[in-house]
Amino acid sequence: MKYDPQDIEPRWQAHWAQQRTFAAPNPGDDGFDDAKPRFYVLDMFPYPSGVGLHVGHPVGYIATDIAARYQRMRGYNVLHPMGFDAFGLPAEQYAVETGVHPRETTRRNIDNMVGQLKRLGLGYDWDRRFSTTDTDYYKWTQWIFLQLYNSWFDPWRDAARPIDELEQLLEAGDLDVGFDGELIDPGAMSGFEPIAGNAPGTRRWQELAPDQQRRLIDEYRLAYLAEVDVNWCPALGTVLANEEVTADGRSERGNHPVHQRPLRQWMLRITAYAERLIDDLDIVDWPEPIKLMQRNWIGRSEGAHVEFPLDAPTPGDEPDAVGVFTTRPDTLFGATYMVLAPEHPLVRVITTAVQRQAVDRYVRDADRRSELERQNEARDKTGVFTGAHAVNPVNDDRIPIWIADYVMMGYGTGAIMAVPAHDHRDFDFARKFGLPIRAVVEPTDDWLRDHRADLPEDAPDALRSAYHADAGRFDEAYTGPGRNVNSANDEISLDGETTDDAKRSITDWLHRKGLGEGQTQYKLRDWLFSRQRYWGEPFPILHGPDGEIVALDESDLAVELPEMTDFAPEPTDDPNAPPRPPLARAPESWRIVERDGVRYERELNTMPQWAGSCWYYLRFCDPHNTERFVSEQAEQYWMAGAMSNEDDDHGRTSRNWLEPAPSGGVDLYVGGVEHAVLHLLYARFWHKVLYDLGHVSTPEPFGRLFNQGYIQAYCYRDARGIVVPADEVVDQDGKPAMDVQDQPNRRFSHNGQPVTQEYGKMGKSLKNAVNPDDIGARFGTDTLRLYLMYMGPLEASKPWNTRDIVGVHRFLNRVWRNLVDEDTGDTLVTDDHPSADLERNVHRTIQRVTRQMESLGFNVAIAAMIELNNELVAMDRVPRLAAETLVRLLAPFAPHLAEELWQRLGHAPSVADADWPDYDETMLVEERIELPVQVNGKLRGRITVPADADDDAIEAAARGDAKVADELVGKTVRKVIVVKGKLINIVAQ
RNA sequence: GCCGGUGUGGCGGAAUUGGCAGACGCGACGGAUUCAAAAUCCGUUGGGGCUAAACACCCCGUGUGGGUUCGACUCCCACCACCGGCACCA
Repeated sequence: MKYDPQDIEPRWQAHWAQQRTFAAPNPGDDGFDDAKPRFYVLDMFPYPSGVGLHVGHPVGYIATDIAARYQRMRGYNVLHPMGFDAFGLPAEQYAVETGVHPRETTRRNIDNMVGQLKRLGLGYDWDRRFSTTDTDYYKWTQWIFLQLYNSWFDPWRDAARPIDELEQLLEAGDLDVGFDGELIDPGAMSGFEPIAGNAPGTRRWQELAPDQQRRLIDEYRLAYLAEVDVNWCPALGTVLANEEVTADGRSERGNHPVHQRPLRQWMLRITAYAERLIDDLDIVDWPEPIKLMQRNWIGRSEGAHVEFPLDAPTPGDEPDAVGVFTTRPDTLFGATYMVLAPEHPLVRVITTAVQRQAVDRYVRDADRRSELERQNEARDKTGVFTGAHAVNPVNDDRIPIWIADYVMMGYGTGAIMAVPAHDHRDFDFARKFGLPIRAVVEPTDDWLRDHRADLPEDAPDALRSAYHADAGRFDEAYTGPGRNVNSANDEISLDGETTDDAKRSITDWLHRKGLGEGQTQYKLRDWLFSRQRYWGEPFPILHGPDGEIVALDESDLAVELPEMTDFAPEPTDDPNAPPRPPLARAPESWRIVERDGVRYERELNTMPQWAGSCWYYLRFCDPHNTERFVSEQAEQYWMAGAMSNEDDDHGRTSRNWLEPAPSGGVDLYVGGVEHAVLHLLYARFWHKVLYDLGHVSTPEPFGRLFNQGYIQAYCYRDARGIVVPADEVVDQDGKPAMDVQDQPNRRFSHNGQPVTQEYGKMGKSLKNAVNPDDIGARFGTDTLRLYLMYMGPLEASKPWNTRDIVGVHRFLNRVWRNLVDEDTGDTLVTDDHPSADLERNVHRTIQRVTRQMESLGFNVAIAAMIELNNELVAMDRVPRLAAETLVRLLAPFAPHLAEELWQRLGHAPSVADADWPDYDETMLVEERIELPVQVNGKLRGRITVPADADDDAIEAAARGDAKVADELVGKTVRKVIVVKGKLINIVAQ
């Protein structure tokens, strides 16, 4: 009776399925135990691709499975579900090529993938499985869209509210409307000083025409239609995400030209949440690098808005000042020119007749190049003078206004004040066009010396006066902090102030003078939410004959995708023709909705793939609910986290990933880093809206996040640089390359042709994917699981080495042979009491493994189990304590083998329900311990002393050691350091 | 360019967070078992020196160079290499 995973594994998988071992009851369900603590552990659910999984994919799934099984054994109610994010391009592309409906492809791929996941022995609650493409699911995705559409963001409360309440506030006069459409709280008007150039004043809601009222309301919705610049690919007939456009402005698929064009698209007002999305990163327990990536992506900058009056009058309603945002208001006295983005609306207003031709040409050129192109071009500065001037409000200097494409319309006001002395970009530009460079911040002496260019002086004072006279003689801009100089007018002087103080002083002054005010800017843009695709969620929106937008009622949901056979996007050669999404060809019975005799057309775009993944973690709490997207009870139960107000973990060096999340939300969310700023940001945004509207109970969706590393693998290229299949490569002895990769002096070949070895992420494109089913067939799934966890730390990327698998396979074999007689099949267990040494080791192993579980240090936990098992090898019969402990420790990692042994040890299934073993602290102490002895920090000997020996006794024992005594001959002992239980160090001269 | 991460034997990695560097596994070498092989079991395995050999002993060693400390893979400073993110964001 040898260890035979091919027999054991399918049997226990069938057992778990029949017994519904991993089904998690909700509060109120049969079998629900309210006394237990709860834990929600979740994987980033996959897109069900046609090629199936390779061994890199399930690393995270196996890790969460181990965590979930461990938590169950520790007595938690564990929610551990799996589903599929199945809308998206690949199924649609496949449909275009083959005519097979995406629904069919998706169903097939999901079935295939579920089979693979089950063969990995993953203990999911499969009763909760769904796909984002299920009508029952996307009905609620549409419902959440309606929540967004029917809400506005109240800046005073810093939260979303129902849109009706905005109308009520305006109706009641609690809010007025500014001339730019901004909302104004009349109660807060006192002390308001209008910024120069803006027409002050407000209008009452009642003064607006009904049409104006409707448009105003629409402008405040969290989901809104707007004309935005998109990447439009005429040949493919669709907009593309930035990620789908290559650096040279062509489509990744098909290499067709792509250009920017304005299109009316659905947008989501994620920018309203910029501040909360940054601030609340402080309450979640995520890896710092991921938090940082989100912070950088959202891009908060503190600074000031400053108005620069134009020096010549402008016609009609046109503004007579240029507003800029700056993070360095302290350098305002050094602003020697201004730059507008080429698209800035003021350009056509202020350009003088003399400059018009040059400006027009520049604007046209800039327009033709996509934003992407502009960003990727060499940083050589270009620009044109408009002929117009503005006035620097602090010193009344008349400064020229240029246009240049290094200023982006999409950030701030699309215009900047240029301070060439203290900004690299402005410095380059000023140098190139001969604009003045005025120093207003004092650099350090070192900086002056390092950047003096060809100045002969080297005395600090001489350099300093040269810098004050003309900062352009130095070789770059000084962008660091320092004390201000040259910064005074009749009313205010910043001279001598530090950068931080100067920022505050000048901002106060600007505010008092009505010239500007402190401002916070974000890089984050609103989220473009329309796609010209078939395989996505339809919008619950109708368009009326006069262009009015009608949102459907909840009772109209779901808006199902119409049956179609042709999913191809419509190519168009006319860059100005409006795109016709595939749904434009849907049957009229779907497309047209008649209400009260009026013909409405459905919105023909669909939602982007991210929509479904923005809330799936909520649906898992209550996946079959037909009344709500999730019941309040289920949501409050599973998403509660620890919700403690306990102190943060300052000073804690290693975290416990398996405690309920302090902020609430999913307790442990595991996935790759690639979603750091996309899915993870979008989902947080949706969650916060649902939170504001009272639909969920926690401010954050994912309390704890863990990023697992990638599996890498060698790949091979032939002489032409073409990748060849890695499993066909052999070395000079004809051995498969995969078995000898790291042995020195190997030469590899493919079909007799020499190939070179490289290293990269495992996947289809490098032809180095390893199928988990193949490894399972050779070694068993338990071995594969164990190997993937044993390779190294979970968060690290690490190389796949087929050769190494035998190590853990031998371990499992040895466990089997230690406990089962291979001839008779009897268990080799004795009820005799274990030796004191073995007993202590059992307890020590429990301690080591348990500690490693908390830090997800599975590789080290496995090493501890191997050590314990190695001790059992020499025994004829293993004491029951050791056997049962080992089996239970192993259960989360190699669940099939553990189930089999647990049963053979005389227990009823399932070991998944067994208790995690406890260890006894008192069992861990040894009577005598060995201590290393150092002399002057170098190891010179070892002593064995009673564990409770005091410092003097230890020192005496150390001096008694022959080698130590030798070392000390002729030396005077200066100091003796005894570290309890660790070592003793004697300092002598 | 800016930001972040990682550097430990032939390979994957460990080190109770400032206390015996290299746990555990792979590979390699030697041996046992076997007609033989596979499988299994036992032993050795960071580099160098000394030694006929073993034991013992000595020196060096965690990317590089400095520093703090009785003591540094761990802390500080400077640098190098690789990986990742952002990239004219004012």
